[in-house]
Formats: sequence, C-alpha cells, structure tokens
Amino acid sequence: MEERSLNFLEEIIEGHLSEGKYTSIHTRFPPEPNGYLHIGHAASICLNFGLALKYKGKCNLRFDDTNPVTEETEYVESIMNDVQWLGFQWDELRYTSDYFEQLHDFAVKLIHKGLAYVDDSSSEEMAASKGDLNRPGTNSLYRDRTMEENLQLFREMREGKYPDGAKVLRAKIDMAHPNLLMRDPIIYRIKHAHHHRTGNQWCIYPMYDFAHGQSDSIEHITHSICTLEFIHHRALYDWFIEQLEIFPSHQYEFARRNLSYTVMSKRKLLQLVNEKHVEGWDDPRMPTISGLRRRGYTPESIRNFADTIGIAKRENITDVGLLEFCIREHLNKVANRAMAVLDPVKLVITNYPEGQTEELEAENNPEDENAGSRIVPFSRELWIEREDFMESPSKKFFRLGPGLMVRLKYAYIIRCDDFKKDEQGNITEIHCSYLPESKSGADSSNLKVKGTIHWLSVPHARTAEIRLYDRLFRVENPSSEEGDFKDYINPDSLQVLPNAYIEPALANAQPGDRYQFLRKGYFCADKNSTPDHLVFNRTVGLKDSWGKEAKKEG
RNA sequence: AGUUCUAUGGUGUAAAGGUAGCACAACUGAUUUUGGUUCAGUUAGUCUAGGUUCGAAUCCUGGUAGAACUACCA
Repeated sequence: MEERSLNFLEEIIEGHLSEGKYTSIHTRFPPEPNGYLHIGHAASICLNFGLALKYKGKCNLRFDDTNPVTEETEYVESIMNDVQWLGFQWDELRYTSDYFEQLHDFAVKLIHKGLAYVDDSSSEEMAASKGDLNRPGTNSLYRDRTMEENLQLFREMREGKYPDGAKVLRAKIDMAHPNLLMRDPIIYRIKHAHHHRTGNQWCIYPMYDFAHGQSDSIEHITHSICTLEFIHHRALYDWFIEQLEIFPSHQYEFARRNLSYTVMSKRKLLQLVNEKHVEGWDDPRMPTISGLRRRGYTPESIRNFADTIGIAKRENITDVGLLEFCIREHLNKVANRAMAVLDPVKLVITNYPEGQTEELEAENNPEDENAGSRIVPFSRELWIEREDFMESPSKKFFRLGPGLMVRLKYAYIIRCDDFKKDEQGNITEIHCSYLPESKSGADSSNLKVKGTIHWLSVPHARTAEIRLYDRLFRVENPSSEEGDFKDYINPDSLQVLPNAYIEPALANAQPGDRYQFLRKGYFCADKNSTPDHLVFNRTVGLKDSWGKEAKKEG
C-alpha cells in the first residue's frame, strides 16, 4: 500500500492523539433537516465518518433542528437514507431538539452570570444599533436589566406570554467587538411554530450559535468540523463553552466543495425543485445524493470522488469531469455489458436466410471473468445506430458506408452493398452481405476490419425509454454569473428517447440495475421502470475519442 | 474601510528549509471483436517585491488578488 499524505485535519488529529490530548476522537455530521443532501454534504459525510473510522473513534449523526419553520420529517428520513446508502453507520443518532431543556438551562445560567439579557428592541432597532464593518455598535436600552427581571422575562417568553418577535434573549458580550457576531448576539427567539419532533412544547428556540457548540459539548465531540463560512462563529462557539464551563469541543473549518456546471446551495436547489426546473430532489440532473443515486452513481464512486478531491481551506470548484471519471472507473469493473440501439436504422443482411435465427454467446463483462455470458439472438434484419453509417464517409470513419466492412459485435463481418433513402434524404435501410466464415469465435476469414458496431435483431428487440442527461447548467459556475443563476440552465439537459431498443436479456431489468450499453455509456434502470415500460437513465457516456475526432473534422 | 481566511500546471490536491509529486483534463503512440478498457509517453505550476539562509512553495516584511462576516437562517 502506498503511503498517502495527510490532510490538515488528519495532521491535527494525529497531533492530538500523539500528545495525548485525546485518547480517541469523536466527530459528528450535523445537517439541518431542511433539504436533501448533495454531493458537497457527501464529501463532509465521508470526512467526518471517515476520520472516525480511520482513527477508531466515533461519529454521530445529529440533526440540527432549531428552526421549526423550515424543517420537516421528510428531510430527516432522506438524510438518514443517504448517509446509510453512502455506506456509513452513525454511532449515535441525535437531534439538537433532544437538548432543548438543557440548552434552556444554559441560557438561564448565562442570565445568572449577568451574561445574557432580554431585549425588547425590534429587529430594525437591533440592526441599527449593531454598527457595521467599520463602526462599533451601541448598547441596547435593555442591556442593563437586572438579573431578576431577565429571569422573569425569559420565563414568560417560554410560557408563551409574548408574540413572535416581541422579545429576544441576547448574550451580553461587546457591542464594539470587531467580530460582528460578538456584538450581543441573539441566542433565543420566540417562534410559535410546530416543531417536527417537539410539537408545540416550545415557543422559544435557540439560535444556531447557542445550540451547535453546546450540542457538540454535550456529546463530547472532540473535533467539530464545519465549512469555512462558520470561521467567524468560532469565537462565539468558544465563548459559550468557556462561560458555561462545559466540555471543550473545538471547531475546525474546511472549504466547502463546489462542482462545476451545477449549483450547490440548498436554497437554489429548493428553487429548482419548487419552480419545476427539475422533477424533484432526486431528479437525475440534481447534484443531490438521491439524484446521483437515481442517475446510477454508486456509493463507492462517490466515496472515491470525495477521497480524490481531498480537503483543504481554499476556495475551489472541482471539475465535474472528475466525478464522471470516478463513476466510469467503478462501473467499468462491475457493470455488465448489453446492447442498446438509441437511434435505430434498419439493416438487412441480404444473403442471410429469411426466418433463420442464431443464438450467439456474448460475454457480460470483459473486465470480470466471473461475470459469465448471455445469449443474444441474431437474424436477417437488424437495428443499428444511425450514426454508424455514413453515405460518404471520411477516411477516418471506421464504420459502415458504401463498400465498407465492419464486424457486428459477437457476430459476423458484413459488407455494405447498398442503401435506401427517402425523399428528405434520410437513410431508411442499409443492405449488407455477411461472411459466414467470419463468425465470432470461429473466424477463418483472415479479414481484419477496423470497426465493430453493436446491433439488435429486429424481431427480438424490446423497446425501452431511454433518458439522456446532460449538465444542468451551460456555464461552469452559474452562481458567479451576472443575473439569475436560472438564466444559465441548460435547455437540453434532458433528452427522452421513448422508443429505443434493447436486448431481450434486459427485459427483466429491475430498478437500480446498472449496465454498460456497448459503445454508448453506462445506464441505470429508473426507479419507475417496470417490465411493461422499461426506463433507463444514462449515468454517463463512455469516453468518446471518435466524437472528438469528428468534431475536429467539422 | 475593520476583522478573519486563502493563494502550487486548465482543475483538484501533495511536498513540515534540501530533486516541486499525484489524480483528472489535454495531446502522442501501442494493444483491442466496445473509437471503451489497458499500457507507454508528452505538454503544463509555486500571485508579486524584498529579506533570512549554503539552500525557500515552505520562514519574515510589504504589496496584489480572491473569499467570508453587518439574518429573530444554519
């Protein structure tokens, strides 16, 4: 095994372990259940769970559910499903809402210490007195209420005596602090809202900053890993832990992972779903874990992707091509091959007896000796791919054209003798003759042909719907373009082929089954696919060096 | 403008004062009954100016560029 270098978090952890600061580590993955997880979260999951695995520690799954108005059980379930699908199992399942009582007591403790006060200011007044990047803020009129008064008011807030927004509880820190978050941050607000777990038990809810660090502390999280935008929150995180005198968890930040040709913010993804630019959170064009799953990605490929992109502290946009490489690499090894004709044109083998059928053996996966083989029926009339024929081919075109020879995969070598066109000039039928002595596995023809194409026997082929997906956006970074990111949606991100043909061997494909359609790409039976109406999603195309060549030729 | 963070080929990521490496992408060529796979190879990088040092991507100073922070969101 070659030695892999450590990322900055592994270095920190190994330092802590060797110094004896900790004997074991404890991480956590803390999603807010207000949306589906995406590939960026997948990287974070791999990081947190991966670190725990690597250093024989623990990793919790904790739902950060402090804002009842945006959070739903549906999201909780999808998140648990996604984490497990990726191949991870949490040590403990927790909810921040498990700690509401404890968090409330922490707030009371702060009031007792004279470090928190109830403020009646409106949010406008609070914003005005906050100051700005260059100017210090000013103290609230309510900042010097007595401890008793604060205690009573906070109790009344909890009892539901005040409407939403009437009062908040604030930490008393420093209104002139250069870090705006330290200027008496709000720690509790009133929300008469139904919570997905605690129901109507509470009408005050802690803010993120007053919940996250303490939750980490309660769970004895040693390494609380989050993304860079929380870096300024660390001061607060530490302040609360210090004032409350509780287990000192520590926060470490890394740069969130971005992917080219997509958007990653939950807000934007939600917008795509709500405004029906996609069919749902698990639309195969979405960068969500559920979308990638439906698209045909494997957990292995996503974990490998996360490993490969690594982790650091600088802004980044990873080329989606790397994700595609990871899924091709995995599927090449594990996906059985099959033939499908997406854009069919008829080919007749004029010297092949009418009514005759042969059963040809086809290997399922040349990369896997144990994959076995299947039978593919052959007959006089075949479907081939329209793009595999050119009326006047260039020198580099190794497929069919007048007088040209190719091999039919697993079958015979054929020569093109003739073809028919309709009034519009479209090819309607191709006539070929076959060389009986060139049969695969028993070839005595001594002929070498440059091209091999896939095909399907007309009477035996089954129909299927095939969905071709392309990137959702036309530009690398839709969020950094001018105007609305939705202006950059790729109008051709989905192409549906309702009447493609597939091998009879695929008639019983089950939702989630993955195949390589020879020369076309990797495909996955959609979740809604049935034997009566088979639907395949294209996960990713094969590398296409001919496509590049053809482009060069114009 | 204040605070904080970051800067290595096209992209992502290593090198803890000592040969700038790996992966993807791109490009050659070989192999191939998938123009796939595999194999061999090529191109291409330390933001900038000083300083310390025998020696700097790494340490120091100044610049430049990008990002984050002024939600009763997380």
